[in-house]
Amino acid sequence: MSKLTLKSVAKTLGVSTATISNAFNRPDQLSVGLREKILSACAELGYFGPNKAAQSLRTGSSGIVAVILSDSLEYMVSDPVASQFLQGVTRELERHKLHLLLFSGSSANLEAISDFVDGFICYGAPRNLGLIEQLTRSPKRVLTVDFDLPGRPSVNIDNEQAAYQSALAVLKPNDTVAILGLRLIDAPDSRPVLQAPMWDNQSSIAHRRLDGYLRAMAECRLTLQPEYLWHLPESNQHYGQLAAKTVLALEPRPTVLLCMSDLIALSAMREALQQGIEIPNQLRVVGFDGIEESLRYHPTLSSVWQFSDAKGQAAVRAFLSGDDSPQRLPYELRLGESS
Amino acid sequence: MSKLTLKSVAKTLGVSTATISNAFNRPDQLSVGLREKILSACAELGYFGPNKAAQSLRTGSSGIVAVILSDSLEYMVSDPVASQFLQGVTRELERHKLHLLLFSGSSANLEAISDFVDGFICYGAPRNLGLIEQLTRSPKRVLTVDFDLPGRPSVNIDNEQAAYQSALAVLKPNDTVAILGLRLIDAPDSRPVLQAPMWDNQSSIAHRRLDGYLRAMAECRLTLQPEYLWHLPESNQHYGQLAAKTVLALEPRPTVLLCMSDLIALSAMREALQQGIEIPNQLRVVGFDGIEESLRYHPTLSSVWQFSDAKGQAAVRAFLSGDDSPQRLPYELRLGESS
DNA sequence: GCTTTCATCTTAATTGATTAAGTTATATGA
DNA sequence: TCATATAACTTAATCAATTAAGATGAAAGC
Repeated sequence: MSKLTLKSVAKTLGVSTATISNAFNRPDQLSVGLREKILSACAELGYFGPNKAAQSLRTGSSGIVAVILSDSLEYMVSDPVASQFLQGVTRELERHKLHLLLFSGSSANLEAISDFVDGFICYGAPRNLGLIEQLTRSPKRVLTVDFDLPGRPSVNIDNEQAAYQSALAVLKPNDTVAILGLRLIDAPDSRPVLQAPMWDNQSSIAHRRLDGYLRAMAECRLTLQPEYLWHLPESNQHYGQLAAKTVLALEPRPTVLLCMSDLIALSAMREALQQGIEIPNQLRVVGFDGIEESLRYHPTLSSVWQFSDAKGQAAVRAFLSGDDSPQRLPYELRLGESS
Repeated sequence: MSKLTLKSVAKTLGVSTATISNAFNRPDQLSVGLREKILSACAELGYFGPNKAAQSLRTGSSGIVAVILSDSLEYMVSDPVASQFLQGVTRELERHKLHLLLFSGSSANLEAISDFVDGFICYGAPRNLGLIEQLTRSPKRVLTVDFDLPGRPSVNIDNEQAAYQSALAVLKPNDTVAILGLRLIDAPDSRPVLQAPMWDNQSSIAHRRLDGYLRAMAECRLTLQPEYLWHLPESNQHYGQLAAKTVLALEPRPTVLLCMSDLIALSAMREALQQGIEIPNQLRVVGFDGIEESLRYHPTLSSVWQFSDAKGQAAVRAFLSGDDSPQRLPYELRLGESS
């Protein structure tokens, strides 16, 4: 038995290759009877449809969309915000009969798969500089989420404004403010930012949020002492607790914690409560993103809700639309018992 | 600027397409000078090498190997055994300049990517029946790890013998034995197996291990009461503790716990110690797989060590070798303080 | 009855590459 | 010096598909 191709199958069935191709792709181009005969004959032969690689070469599209995750796969699939986003992406791709290719931003072999996919949806600013360069010059469609790339369409919320509003809602005169930031500098550990050079200042959502916090603070005539501005490398329980411990030990103790993720905020609240600090009397906390756990926790967390699932959906739609204008998604400030 | 292809680049440089192709793929086929001139000219033009899709169509290989994970991506990347395996795979693939495509077994669209990859390494028996069928009839090379597929090469340890030895090492006359099994039946929760139909009896490593346990028990003239045989859907802290709680409450209380993973065994030990049960005096525990934490824990865990990293490496080698005979990897029974 | 339309199928150019076989030109050996 | 070997390129067939344009015959319109 020789290899099964459109050509060989067409020959054995005594029709042209075009007819076989149409039987699979364009049912309106041939009679119903012949189509059924061809399809069942193919199934019998063990020919399961046109070769996707050849199809992709000829038509220029493979039906595969790569989603590049800035962090490790592990972090991404375990973080509720990211996994919600992926769910939204998956659902919307399936609706368009497209396929998802998950790609970790840490491995930088974009070139290896670039020619096999229709484009890239890039979630979060990659730390890998080479990757950014590859994405910038890629001839494929590239859509960024939660960061910007020159000349590329993006999907995002107005992080500066959202952070500004969330801070404004929680700040009072004479507050001592601490900020638990996410990836403000390029350091693998949790630490105060101090004079360290900011990382990727232009496009990072973390810096947009910081801008918003600072604007709200300025408006309330509050200043931020360097040791009250913290960098966390990842959004999780571990780093949240670690940073909260140190920050809450500062003198004077913060009366407000502005946190760049809900996971961080929840861990910080847990730590504070364990130390006997009353929320919101002695300490007010506000998070970012909005996850279910924030509603179940006591006290409930004030946060900026992002609707990550919808964001995933919007990302796919913007990717497919061909529209290159940046898309600003709605968000919602939801106040809980923590402020 | 028209599209950059081998042809167009060849034309602008005034050489044949073959020469451009050779410049990128077979340096020995042209003079050093010309090659350098071509390569730098290409870089200048923005042509970064032959199109991979066309290359793949022509040569029949893309340099991409898909690794199919039986479980969810989340579980796989967080489980130490699986992530070690993946590390081994990644390292060995890189050594051969091949690329990894991670694929979750739950989404069953193998066909979408099948024509783009050189083959599949399938880690763990997929629960998805359709996927098994697709893998069986795939014209690509398929290698299975930790389970068997008719007519396909596989990489594995002798689970029956390993389980047998580990049980034998821990069993004493008149023991009351409980087994915390992994995916023995098709149920999403932790529960006694009882009369439920076994899942996928033929190829599952869980059943081979169970066979080994039972053989050792028979040899020690011990019998297993149905409610002492437990099924856990996943290998983690949560289900381990849950199952241990119920099993340790049985009357008579087990004196031996045979656990199908180290994660389960450690959780069970944690639960037992919390209840004030002495290990190994009142309860002996043996695990499976071998993870670092088992050595750090007190008491140290007896277990069958599998060397998952080496297994990943072996999987890639077997995949590339073309050899279709099943490969049995070495394992090591390491006794700790838990038995 | 003759042209037009339409449905149905085929022909052949094309997609972006690889590579065996063929063509030069230069170097080597006797 | 002339045949031969070798290095350096080119030619053209091929991979497995898609699809515009062309061909054929039957039905419809006048």
